[in-house]
Amino acid sequence: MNAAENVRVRIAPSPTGAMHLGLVRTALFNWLFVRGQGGKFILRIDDTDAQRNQAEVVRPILEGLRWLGIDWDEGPEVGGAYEPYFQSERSRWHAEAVERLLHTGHAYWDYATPEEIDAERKQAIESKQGVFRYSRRWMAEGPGERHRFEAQGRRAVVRLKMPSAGRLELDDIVRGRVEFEWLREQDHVIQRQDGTVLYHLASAVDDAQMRISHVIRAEEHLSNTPRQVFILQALGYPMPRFAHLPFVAEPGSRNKLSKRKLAQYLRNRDFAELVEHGRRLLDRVGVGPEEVPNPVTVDFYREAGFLPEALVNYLALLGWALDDHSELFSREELVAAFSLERVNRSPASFDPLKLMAIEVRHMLALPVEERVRLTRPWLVRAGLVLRPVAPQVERTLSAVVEAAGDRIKVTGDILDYAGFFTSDDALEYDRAAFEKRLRAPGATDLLRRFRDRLVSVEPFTAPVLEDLLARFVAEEEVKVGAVIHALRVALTGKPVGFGMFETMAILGRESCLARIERALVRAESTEER
RNA sequence: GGCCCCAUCGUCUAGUGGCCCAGGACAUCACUCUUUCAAGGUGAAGACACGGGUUCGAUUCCCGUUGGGGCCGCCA
Repeated sequence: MNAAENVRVRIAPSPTGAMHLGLVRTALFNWLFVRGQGGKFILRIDDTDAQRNQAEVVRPILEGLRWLGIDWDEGPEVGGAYEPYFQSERSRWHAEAVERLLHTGHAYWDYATPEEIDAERKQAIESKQGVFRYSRRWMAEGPGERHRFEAQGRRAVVRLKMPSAGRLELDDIVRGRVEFEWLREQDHVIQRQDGTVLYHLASAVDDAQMRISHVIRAEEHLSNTPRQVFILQALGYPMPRFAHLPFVAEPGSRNKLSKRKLAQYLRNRDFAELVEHGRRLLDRVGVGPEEVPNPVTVDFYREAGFLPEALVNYLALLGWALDDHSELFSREELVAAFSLERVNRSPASFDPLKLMAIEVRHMLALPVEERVRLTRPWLVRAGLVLRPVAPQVERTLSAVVEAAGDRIKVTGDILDYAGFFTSDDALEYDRAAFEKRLRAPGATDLLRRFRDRLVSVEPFTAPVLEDLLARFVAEEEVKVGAVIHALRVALTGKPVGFGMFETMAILGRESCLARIERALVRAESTEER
């Protein structure tokens, strides 16, 4: 076995619903690091016994990771040499660790009640020192004492017996040297009265037993590291390397991004726009506002039609940079370029605009067939296209995707061109645009005369049509704008869109004539006014 | 309150003592192109939080201040 195979990293999410973007970023950095090293990426679920129905509860996380292309070598559904990968199933090892800690004097039974502890804590915090250190007043040193306390009806928790002198010096890969005074660390509880263990104990033990070599996690855990180091040392386990990542912060601030503060983020214009964009698209395929996933979770981006490689690329740039100019990376390029040493120390806020910019670049880098494959389901879901998709419709879709270019940012944006897939007599018009362009003085007469030329022009292709219009406006002595705007509204129902001649060619002569005719009739009728 | 972390344009960042009166990207603005909306092209505006040191010389090193964040649970 070579050194690379000893590189083992993990993410250990607790299954609490959808997958938060911060978790995604942590997972990504772990994955990028280990794929570059040739080591193993482990997915462990830090669930608790209270959570039932394992498979159901981890589904959002598994789906999120899979969608992003972040694969795991060991963990749920794939197994591995260090099973089980659900923390709740590892309690016998946790109990065994607590036993050893007790036996070696690194932990003790404590019979204080929660109220007594609270009182001490409160007093300590109000005092000048400001540091809470449990008095160990109800610490039971031997069996005799335990019996005595238990006779009083007290029940014990197990606490860590933290050192009272010296310091811990940690060489964090991203933060450099960090020092802690042991004196400031508390006698944390590692086992509850009911015998179940707490997260820090379980996590440290699981990491050690799973041979985790690098603990790469969010900065919030930096302050928790001393107690885990203590547990590891006391148990005689080798020390992993630590790398504490900066937070993914809220749009426009340095606060940690949180699932619960969505309402507040919606006050950020850019973020609100991003969310609105997704909601609008989902609404058109029958997904109500209540069913739209939280945009602080990965589900939103998947549902709204973002490209996973774009999200990955963007998130990689949040807290990491290769140099002063590289921004666009494929997954493979990221793996090759990534290093923990180049991870930033300061929090990076989530910028919806930049995400969108990266998204567009990735979208444009895709071949047309691929974009067709990704956009097609939206048309089907919206009921605009029937399965199996007819060859004629397929050709239209391909042409629309091609012509729309960077206007299709997320896959759902194909719905902006729904007009190409509706029947000629079902086209909906933008009311304001219709008024402005088709009810302008002389607009219908001009459009009708141009329509007449369309009947016989051959072939019905963009260059020929462009030439036709050029000659037409010259003869009529009007500007191009006088007819083209009315034409656009008549053909697409909208004031904006891609090239007019491509639009006409894609629709074909028959549709163009029918749509113009329909628009003319409507424009000249009075009832619509 | 204690401890820990952080601090370059609005945002993401490059920068490890002189190449920087600070470079790139997104966003913004102007001009240009143009049948609309984008895109493209050209250009503009925009930052080293502050105060002390160290040094011939600090964005870069040290100290302090300020500001921001995190942790201090019988949560994970």
